[in-house]
Amino acid sequence: MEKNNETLRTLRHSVSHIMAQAVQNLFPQAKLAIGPATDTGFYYDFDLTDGYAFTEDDIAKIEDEIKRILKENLTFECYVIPDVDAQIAEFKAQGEIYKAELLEEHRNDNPTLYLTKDKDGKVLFNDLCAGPHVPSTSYIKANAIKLLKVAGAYWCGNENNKMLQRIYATAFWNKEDLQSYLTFLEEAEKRDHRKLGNALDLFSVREEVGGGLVLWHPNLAIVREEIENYWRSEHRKRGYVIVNTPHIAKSKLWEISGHTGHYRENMFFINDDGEEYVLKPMNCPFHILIYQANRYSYRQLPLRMGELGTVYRNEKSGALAGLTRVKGFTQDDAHIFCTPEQMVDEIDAVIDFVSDTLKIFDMSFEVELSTRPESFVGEISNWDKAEAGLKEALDNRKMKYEINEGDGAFYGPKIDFKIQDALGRTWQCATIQLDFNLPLRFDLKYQDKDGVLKTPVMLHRVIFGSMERFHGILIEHYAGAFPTWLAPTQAVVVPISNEKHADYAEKVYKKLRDAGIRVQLDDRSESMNYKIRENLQDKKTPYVLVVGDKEIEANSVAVRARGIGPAGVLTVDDFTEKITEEIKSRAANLTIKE
RNA sequence: GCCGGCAUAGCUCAAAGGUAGAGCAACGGUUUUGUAAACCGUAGGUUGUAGGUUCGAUUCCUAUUGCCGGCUCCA
Repeated sequence: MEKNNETLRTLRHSVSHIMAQAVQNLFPQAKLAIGPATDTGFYYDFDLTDGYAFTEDDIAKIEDEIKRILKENLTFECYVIPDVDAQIAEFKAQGEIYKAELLEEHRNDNPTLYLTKDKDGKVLFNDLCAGPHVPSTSYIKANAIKLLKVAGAYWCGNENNKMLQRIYATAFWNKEDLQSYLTFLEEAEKRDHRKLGNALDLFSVREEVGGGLVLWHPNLAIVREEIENYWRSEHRKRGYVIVNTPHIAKSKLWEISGHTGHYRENMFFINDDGEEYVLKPMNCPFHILIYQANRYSYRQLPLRMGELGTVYRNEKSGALAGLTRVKGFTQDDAHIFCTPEQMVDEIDAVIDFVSDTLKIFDMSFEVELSTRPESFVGEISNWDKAEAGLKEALDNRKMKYEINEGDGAFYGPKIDFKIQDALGRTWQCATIQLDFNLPLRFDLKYQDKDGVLKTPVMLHRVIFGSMERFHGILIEHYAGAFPTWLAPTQAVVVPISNEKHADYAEKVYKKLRDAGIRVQLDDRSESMNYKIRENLQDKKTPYVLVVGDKEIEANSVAVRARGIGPAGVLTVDDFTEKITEEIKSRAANLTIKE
């Protein structure tokens, strides 16, 4: 067997068997559930039956036991189950109820066991498993295995089932690969937006306010302002109208929209003297009401209506995390009302919008198309047309995408765009959803060519998804070192001597400030070296401008660029012009260098 | 919501059944610097909250809140 990336999953799967064997050696009561390989390692789920949970000590002991087992040089052998009923009975007799359940499910798939044997042919461990496996433990390097963490996980991923103990681990062909993976994890941790959010004074979440309710500090508010400016101008260019709507509405509205039925547990309710209000979990009903305020002819469609709308969703407490999963967030929401004929072009235009936008941030994304779920509303013929429309739009531009059968919303199919964060986790940000439900519920109409009143097609779409989540991803994407157009402070003027150069420094500072650059004057009584280091390294400011005698002489600044070093001596006008161009073009990298 | 872990100064972390210490930041002073951390000093904490055990709890126990890693859910 060749040791390459394709067979790495096989190795990991084999190590998961060894880990299960080690666990059962140390914890004979442990029942086996499943233990697959993943993209970055593997895990195994155990039921410890007595409610016991693995401790850190246990993990260390299991790791030692794995090493001990590996020294025995065992072989993996496939064994076709001759009599499924007998094997199920045996699993049950052993108390392996999960294996019995799995075998029952796979009874017609020619199920196999994999046996782990010692050199005398004695079976030390067996597991219901389709394989494949490495031939023997000689392929497994003890120093290339690492048990990473313990977590609870429901049997079959269903929250009504028993919670099992999952051990996450990873394995590589050699210890160097393991080491570089662990280094990657450490690096990723440094990029964590929650750490950087604190270190760079970007945002906070306070207990007194509540979990998932974000306080945007001035630094991140500047980033957001720039992003919102981009968002607004881009929407105007692309023919959207922008609206504003309230944060609360009477329950009645949410009954019409169907939210009180389908979305109730995520909603916040407010009572005022017998009148019940809801804190809006979505913006759609308001936009629909704005549509309803006018009669539309086919000539006036499509109507593209956008809003930076703040919504509140009562998430399960354990679901909250930093900026990426919150209770109150602002969606860059828009709803497009169009005729069925216009649908594909509108979808196409939104895909354009998403790609153009993510390109600016140098972000890569994956596309998923989700189709009709089991329970759905509307006509099947409409669903088919809509799915075909989404596919057509994606195929027309030769975009790669995966299809998630049956994963659409109950009201329509959708295209999701997923961005990766620093740890390689993917986050749904942009999404385009077709909706057959709300136009009917609100009885929306437009008058067509033939004079007949017809129901428009409605598209929900977001580009960033939520401002909170997008900023979380943005922080990690740039590791806190924002490009100049987004940087809270774009340049800092540092006089070499406050006594001799303060006046000139202030002159430079004012000139840049008046040119619209976010500049600061660092005239603290600190050494020049300290200021350079702090501003570039700690605060991650793009440019430090050092000024002394020579610069006064030449009316210039000595530029030092973040992560680059000395970036030449420019006249103040020259620097202003260059940085202004860099900001205006929303350059992804620093452009002023030597 | 579920399983597990954690909670000490503004931040990052130590220590410990006899009420806690460092670095950075802050403040005061000295220094006025030519390209990624000058020096000296001062101040700063009911150890998340509420109970319990104990002569004594910040440490042990219980509850609670928040956060972290997952599961479920999701923009």
